[in-house]
Amino acid sequence: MAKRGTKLWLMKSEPDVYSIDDLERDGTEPWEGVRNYQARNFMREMAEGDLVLFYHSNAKPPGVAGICRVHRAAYPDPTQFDPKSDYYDAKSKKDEPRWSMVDVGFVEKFAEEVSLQALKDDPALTGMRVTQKGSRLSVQPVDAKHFRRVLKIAKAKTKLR
DNA sequence: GCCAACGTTGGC
DNA sequence: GCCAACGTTGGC
Repeated sequence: MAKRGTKLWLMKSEPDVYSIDDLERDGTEPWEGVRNYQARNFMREMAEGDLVLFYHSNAKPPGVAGICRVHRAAYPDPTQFDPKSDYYDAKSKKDEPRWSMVDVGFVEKFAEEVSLQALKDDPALTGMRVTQKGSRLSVQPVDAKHFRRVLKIAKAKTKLR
């Protein structure tokens, strides 16, 4: 799976806005519009090749839909300078951009989503950020043991089909 | 639609 | 620097 030293992440997207199917169709996608400092800082730690759990938030049910990969490390999000964009930030300076983004590439769509409930029900995933109440962070690091476990759940479900 | 759990803004 | 008001996220 992951190469030694590769960091592991989870990124949330509302499937009504951008889903794993959209990413499969597009191949790669700039992850624009993150306007939270903590999430931005995590994106700045990402390196090309890092693996990411693609999480569907505000979905019925919410859960991990598949895997993607960091295709390009952090660079300035151009939408912050575009007055017509929803993500425009008048306070951001061109010579010192406030917001960053990464490009992600499609890796895999799970045959069946691993629901948030399934994550919460698994004792091996205790402590995984996304399972904690009130966790709103849209970009977050994932422990290797948790990442492997989510993949294992996804594969087990595939076998049962 | 409700609301808990934040994060941000701005008055003081 | 404090904190009230407000806005957003996201599960339920």
